[in-house]
Amino acid sequence: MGRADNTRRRKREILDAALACFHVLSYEKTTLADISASANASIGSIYHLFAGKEQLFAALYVDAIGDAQAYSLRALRRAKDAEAGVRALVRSYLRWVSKNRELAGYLLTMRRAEFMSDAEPEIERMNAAFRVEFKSWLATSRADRELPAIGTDILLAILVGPSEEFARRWLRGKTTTSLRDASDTLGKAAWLALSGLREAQAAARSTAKREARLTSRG
Amino acid sequence: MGRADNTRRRKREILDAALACFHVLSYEKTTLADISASANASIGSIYHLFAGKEQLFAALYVDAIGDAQAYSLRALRRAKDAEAGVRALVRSYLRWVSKNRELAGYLLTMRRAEFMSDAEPEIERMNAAFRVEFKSWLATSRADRELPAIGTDILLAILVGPSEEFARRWLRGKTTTSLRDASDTLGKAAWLALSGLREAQAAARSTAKREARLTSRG
Amino acid sequence: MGRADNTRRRKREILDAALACFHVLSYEKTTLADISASANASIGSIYHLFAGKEQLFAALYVDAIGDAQAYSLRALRRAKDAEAGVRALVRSYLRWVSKNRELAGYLLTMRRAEFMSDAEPEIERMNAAFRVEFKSWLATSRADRELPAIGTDILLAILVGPSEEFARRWLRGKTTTSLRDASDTLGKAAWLALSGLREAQAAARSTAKREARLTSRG
Amino acid sequence: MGRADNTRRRKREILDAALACFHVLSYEKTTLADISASANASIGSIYHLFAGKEQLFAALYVDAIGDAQAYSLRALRRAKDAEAGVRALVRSYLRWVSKNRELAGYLLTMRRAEFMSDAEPEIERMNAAFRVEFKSWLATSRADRELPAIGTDILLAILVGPSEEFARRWLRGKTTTSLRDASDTLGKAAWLALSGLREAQAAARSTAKREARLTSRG
DNA sequence: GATGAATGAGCATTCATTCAT
DNA sequence: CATGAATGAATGCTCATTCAT
Repeated sequence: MGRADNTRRRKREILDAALACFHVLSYEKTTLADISASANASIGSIYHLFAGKEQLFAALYVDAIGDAQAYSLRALRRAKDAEAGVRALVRSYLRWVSKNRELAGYLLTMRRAEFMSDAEPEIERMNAAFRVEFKSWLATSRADRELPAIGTDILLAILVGPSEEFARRWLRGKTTTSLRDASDTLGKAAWLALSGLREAQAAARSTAKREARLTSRG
Repeated sequence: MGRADNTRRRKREILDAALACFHVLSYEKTTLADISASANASIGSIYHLFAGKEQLFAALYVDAIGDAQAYSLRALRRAKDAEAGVRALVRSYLRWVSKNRELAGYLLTMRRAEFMSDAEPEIERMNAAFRVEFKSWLATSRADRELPAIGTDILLAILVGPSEEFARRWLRGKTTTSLRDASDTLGKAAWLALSGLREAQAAARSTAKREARLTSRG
Repeated sequence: MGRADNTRRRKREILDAALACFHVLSYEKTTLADISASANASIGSIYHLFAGKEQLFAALYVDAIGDAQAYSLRALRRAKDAEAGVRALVRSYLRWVSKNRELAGYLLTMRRAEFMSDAEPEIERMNAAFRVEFKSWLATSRADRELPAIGTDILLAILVGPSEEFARRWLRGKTTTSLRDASDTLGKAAWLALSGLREAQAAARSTAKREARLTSRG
Repeated sequence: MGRADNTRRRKREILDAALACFHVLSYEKTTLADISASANASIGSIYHLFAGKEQLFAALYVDAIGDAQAYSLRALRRAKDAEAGVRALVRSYLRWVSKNRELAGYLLTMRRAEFMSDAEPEIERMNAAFRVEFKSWLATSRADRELPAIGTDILLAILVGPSEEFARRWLRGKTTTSLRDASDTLGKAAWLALSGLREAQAAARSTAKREARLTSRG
């Protein structure tokens, strides 16, 4: 009810229309007239709710990120250990992609386009919040003990890199493997990579200790 | 000689100028006037050498892909077994990125932008050629026996997904790990994932055989 | 009381806000939203009280003219002879300008802007009324006998032209002479011009008569 | 011949078209499409030669001022004494107005419209140059000795104020006196005002001297 | 009466592309 | 071949005005 809800609904409709237009036309070729027609909202109305074309698409981007993150976090929280968490992240990401094809395509194509600098702070905030939740899960599930000691940048690359790459191809219809199978394999692969790295670190550590002992003896 | 070389040099200058403009302005905000000024070439002469703005940027894309692929293949050919090959691919990709920052940024940002449809056949041809070389290496080095039986789509996702993801962040200055360390870790990780998948498949196969034997006996 | 006064007050507030906006933004760049914000009145309520943007600014113009005229007439009525009247007009105009800078600037800038055609009849009526008052003063004070026989257009040009020119510069801060000194000098100058013209006419007339006599004699 | 002349001619045509449009439509209601149509030049072409609508009209303003000043200076230089100079200025201004009605109307309406701030330096330079020429004439013709010691702001107000005021009315068809008669009368009036002021100053000075003598004696 | 969200015609401006020189 | 002035369609955006609440 009320003004605010109306506004929110209106914004949603416009964002949805913008996404649909993007899907067929790409960002540059989408005109405000296209969106206006597709959203059944006058151009003026769009400008009433968004500051301009760039800001409208930035809002869509922020929205998409938020949705994908929330989806992943829900899956992650149900996982009881590191392996389950890693697999849950991969699986939930690909499931979200399959449920939100257009949005996923948008996210993968527009990765921080130049003009999103206005929204950059907002995006950073969301990523920071995600990382906080992620680390909190690591701590409570004791998963951190099962993962290698590597930078978050590397960790994330191993976790999401393959899924994104696969999603990109899948969205373009350039895959032969089913999303389900890919989900299993990529989940397994990510876990193999991370657990393997951890074991290698452990082995290196014990070797170092033994050598240290030998050295101190000698 | 003469004429043709001149043309080639001119094209290079224009492509370089376009890349430089793209780096600061992004595709949409780069105008032909910008490129013209930056390349010290009149607008007319740009049209002499390229069919239009889109085609110019498509040519730049094709160029970039070719360069990156050639770089990777050179590294791959020196590898004697699967593990060396996997690591070489990861390492050479990241090395190419660090040597060609602007080009790498362009490639990662423009991944088949809508307007590249004209160049799509050319790109497909290059990818096909790359795959042929890759498979030829697999066969001659007998590496295929050490890799799991999975679709090329999955294989590539595991091989290049993490590197690309890391490269993207690195180019934006959002990484803490050095490119060298990342190169090692991501190479190791890719190998762990792939060799692990293969072992799992082997284990599954022998289990299946044993069960089959038991079943046939009983 | 009540309703009507409220309306009048509201109108005043809006006109004042419009003037303030004009002062900083100029007519074209002032939007109704600006006025609405500055007057603490909703856009709808502005449309309740004025027919539109042009009419609002026309009303402001009419208002300003009326105020300036009334101010001048009050000064004029106290003058006992032609010289006093001329000086009073000049002095009172410049005094009004200094007391109503923004309004004066508006009047001098918008001198019958194209869109004021709606208000033209009203303005003509006011000017006619002013002329009636002026002539009535001329008659009762016998000032007409001390002024030259020239068209009202010329008379007014000599009377107000210099003051307006000076006011324009003064409002732009491009004067060195003080308004007070300018007021004295310009008043004196106007009187010198008008009385001089009258004397010249008188001289010409008597010369003409003498010549006529000589001619008729001859 | 050549490029430059072509450009100059083109600019002239566009400025003329802009003036014609302004005359019928006023500044705000003139669109670039109007000018484009009226000048037989494409919109792009206009933007090639002028930075934008505001700059185009500012250029027209600068042009008009230059033309009017040159016209006045030519007349002034032929004058042999102060009175001739004063009359020449008034007469030449009104003659210029009658020969350049549209341009004169533009000048009188747009007096430093808000957006001309870009051209302000140029305008100041022209005015300064005019004043230099004016003073040089004053000195060589010894006219300065016949004029009162008053600020330039006042002097100019008396000189041009009435003519401008009359021109304004004349251009609107609101005058009864002919431009020729007005020219004579206003020239005479300006001279009467200025010479009268000078005499008054001389009288005041000699009175002051006499009093000073009497005081020093007493 | 008051409000301000919605409207959409209208406009300045941009820029890829062409073509006369 | 090279040039860059000319083109004009295309588009983001503004803002006076309306009208449902």
